Amino acid sequence: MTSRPTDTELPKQYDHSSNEQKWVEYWEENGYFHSEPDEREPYSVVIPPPNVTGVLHMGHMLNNTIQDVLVRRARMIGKNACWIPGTDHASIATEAKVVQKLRKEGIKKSDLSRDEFIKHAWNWTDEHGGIILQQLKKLGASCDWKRTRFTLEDDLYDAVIECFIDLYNRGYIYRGQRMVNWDPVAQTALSDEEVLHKEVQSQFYYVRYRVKDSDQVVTIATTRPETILADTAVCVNPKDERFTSLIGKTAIIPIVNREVPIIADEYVDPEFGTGCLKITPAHDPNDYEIGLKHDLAIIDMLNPDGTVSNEIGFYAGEDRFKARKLIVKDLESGGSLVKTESLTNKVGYSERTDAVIEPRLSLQWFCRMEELSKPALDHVMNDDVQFYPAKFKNSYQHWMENIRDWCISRQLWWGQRIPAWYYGDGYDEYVIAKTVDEALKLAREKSGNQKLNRESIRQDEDVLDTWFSSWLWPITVFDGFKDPDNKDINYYYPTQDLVTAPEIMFFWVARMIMAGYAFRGDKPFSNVYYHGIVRDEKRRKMSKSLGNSPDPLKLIEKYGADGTRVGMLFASPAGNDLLFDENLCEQGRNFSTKIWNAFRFLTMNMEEGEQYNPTTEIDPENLADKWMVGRIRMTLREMEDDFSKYRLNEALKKIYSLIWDDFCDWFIEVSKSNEPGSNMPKDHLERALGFFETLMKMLHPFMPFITEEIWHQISDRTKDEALTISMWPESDGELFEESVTLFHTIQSHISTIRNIQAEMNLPPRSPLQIIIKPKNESLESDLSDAEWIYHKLLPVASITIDKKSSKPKASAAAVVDGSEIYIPLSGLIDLNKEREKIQKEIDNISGYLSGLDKKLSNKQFVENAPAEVVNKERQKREEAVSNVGKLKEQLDELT
RNA sequence: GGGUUUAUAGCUCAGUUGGUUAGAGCGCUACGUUGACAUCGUAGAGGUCGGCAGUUCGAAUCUGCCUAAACCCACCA
Repeated sequence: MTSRPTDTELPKQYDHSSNEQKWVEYWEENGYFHSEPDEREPYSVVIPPPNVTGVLHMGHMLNNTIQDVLVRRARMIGKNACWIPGTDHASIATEAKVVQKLRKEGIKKSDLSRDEFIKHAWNWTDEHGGIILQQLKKLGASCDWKRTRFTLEDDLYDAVIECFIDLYNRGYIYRGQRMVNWDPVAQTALSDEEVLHKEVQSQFYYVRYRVKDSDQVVTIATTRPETILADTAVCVNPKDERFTSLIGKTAIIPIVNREVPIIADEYVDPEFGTGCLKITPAHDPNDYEIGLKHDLAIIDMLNPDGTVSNEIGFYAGEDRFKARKLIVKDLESGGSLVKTESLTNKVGYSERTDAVIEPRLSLQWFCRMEELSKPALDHVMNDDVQFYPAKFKNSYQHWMENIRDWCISRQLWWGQRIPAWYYGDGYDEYVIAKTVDEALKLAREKSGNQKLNRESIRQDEDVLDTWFSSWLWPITVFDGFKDPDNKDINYYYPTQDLVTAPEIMFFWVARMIMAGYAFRGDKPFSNVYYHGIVRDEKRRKMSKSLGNSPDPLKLIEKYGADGTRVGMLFASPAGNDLLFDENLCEQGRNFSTKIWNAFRFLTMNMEEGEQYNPTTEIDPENLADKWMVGRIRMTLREMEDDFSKYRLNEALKKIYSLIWDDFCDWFIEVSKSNEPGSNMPKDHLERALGFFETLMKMLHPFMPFITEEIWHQISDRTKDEALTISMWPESDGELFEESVTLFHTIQSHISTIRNIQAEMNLPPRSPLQIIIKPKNESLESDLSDAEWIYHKLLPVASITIDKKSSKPKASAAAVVDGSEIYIPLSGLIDLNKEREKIQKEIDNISGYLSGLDKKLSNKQFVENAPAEVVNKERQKREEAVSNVGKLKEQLDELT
């Protein structure tokens, strides 16, 4: 029940900024988003945890808007919705930021102890951490904030260590010397997924090596001439006749004058470069393999920071790129450089630091993936875990079938430290243990040396890859390691939907699925919805470095969170990238204004001091009511279908159009009072409010703030009520199809008459004589009953609805769906214009008709097409013939 | 080099199992503020559905080839 508000209560403009803040607080204070296990069906979602020190960007906006729509809708259809928020410690990204900050303060990381550094990192995290979660609240994200987790908090730290130990015991984790992707800036190994290959213009250097004890030379081609310093062989293809004589001889490396063997291997492509390949086992993965095969020496020429090591004897301490320049100069002056060419090739860059990756041989921890990947592949292929869009199954399959072992150690401090403890002199003797005491015990057992003490064992210096903690996220947020049989995990796991970008399918999604089956024996989620990447109008990815990304908070400030959410979703077809355009947010904001004004109009029709009860009980005699109810139920059914397919933008467009086009443009218009200045009849107004309430529910998942605001304004709500926890409207019930069709007919009559007004340049407000000649008697009676609608929407002087009508002289006329409409214009009519108009319509229909005739006179069609289709075409033809006949008559009368 | 996807109005996209003279939103044009909304209303213009061939009575829709673009994977020095 509600009454007319005062002007101060309902300002002319919708004020999104104060309203949105108000509802954020209201929802949180009342704990509407907090979930505890109960008898309802669970609907759980884990957030893709943003970097703890990150700030909101457009990708987050899209990702979290989508999740919020799904979660709010699930909550409203009666599920126990639980959306778990949290942040990721993002080891390499955060550590890089902390190092940078310390450097500005004049502190080098190397000057600090591990503990000191970690203390700085925690300070940084405490200072910047969680900002992004506050920003998500502004967006309206309905997370269960009490359940906020952080990947480096104690419980999650322990879970990661337990997981490592478990996998080690199962034989999946091993330590090995491998060629890894080395990031010389962060000075750590990276997994293959963290390396981005970019196409660049490089120089291809042709360098001549002398062959020992002969006049011969071999010429090799390389893009990285500095690695010549670490060459330990020259290799040719055994079938390449040009070089057969050289095989087995010795080549002399320029600059260093090292003697290396000339070997043969199938790997070498005789067509590429010179057909001779220099072999640098320590700095190229292929060369490393060849080195192993041919038992070549391995010379490591680089320091961890990418400078040339002292042991080489040349360019010591110079950065690899500086060394490249120097060596080229020296080769040239020494006469060894034959030529240079430019070449387009792909170079690996660090995803985080953008440094050029150096392949580097080092001792790292690996996780064997073959067995882990098997169930994860099968359960996606058989749709236990469903991908939307399904096309991503293909690349998932390809990756899983060619999966390589995962390098999980990182030479960083910020992260979960590897629980390996060394007790010998080197790194060969170790035990895996959760605590130092346990490690000591195990080390004593294993070595037989009871004299070992805490000081004589030392823990591995490295931490684990960030993804080695985030792959457990759907389990650890419910404490599934701490207590594998707790109430939460049993209730919420597996979660329902995961919403993420395809970019991290391999980093994260695939690994979570593996972890789910490995540690819970069950999938982590049932559906994965991949959304696109946010791009600008030039299709460039939005990024900080390009500076082409708007600040999401400014957008929210300008257009409201509601408007911004709508803008994001409008731009977002399922599974495709979205071209973000600020105009779409403006459109969203305009929609807020439209809604607000529609509501304001309804309240303006309230009588002072009168009480109103919004209702959806319709008047069975009122065509507009039945039409509106039918449209609402139909739209609800269509939206249900869209939601089931994650076509959120389609669902949004439908409710947008239902509110704007159907409710505002037609329903409110026909509900207006006939008497200018007088209010809508009370019963009409109460139904309009009732429908409005239903529409606000349908819109709520997309625009949570304005809908909540209006829902509270429409009725006086008790303190513990909120739209956000109200029930989604029922789509069951009669669709009133006949009424909807009839209303559509009337709509097209009205549009046609408005068209005549416009074409004939009639003053918009001058009253019209309207004569309608319905195509049959039943329509005649139906239209007569609905005559009032014409009066509401057109300036009517008189209206005649009669099947026996005939066209008055000098009138404009049209045929709509077999019925005829005449507007007498006594002298006002421009005969030529009217003739032209009718002739145009006749031509139009004639073209249509000739197509139908052609089809129907085609024996093949009549014989082969289903009878249903043929009949439909015949019917269409009859209608068209009749319409052309009517139009021709109208035309004749004009002459 | 391998794989996947896309091509429909000026722009962004719909078009469900082949049977519409091809739809929406934005933009554009014209007209319009007597009781919400110019952040608005009404009307309108605009496409031989990338190209070529084929299957079919019938193709935007199915098949093949071609062209263009995007993305993913891979160690071409």
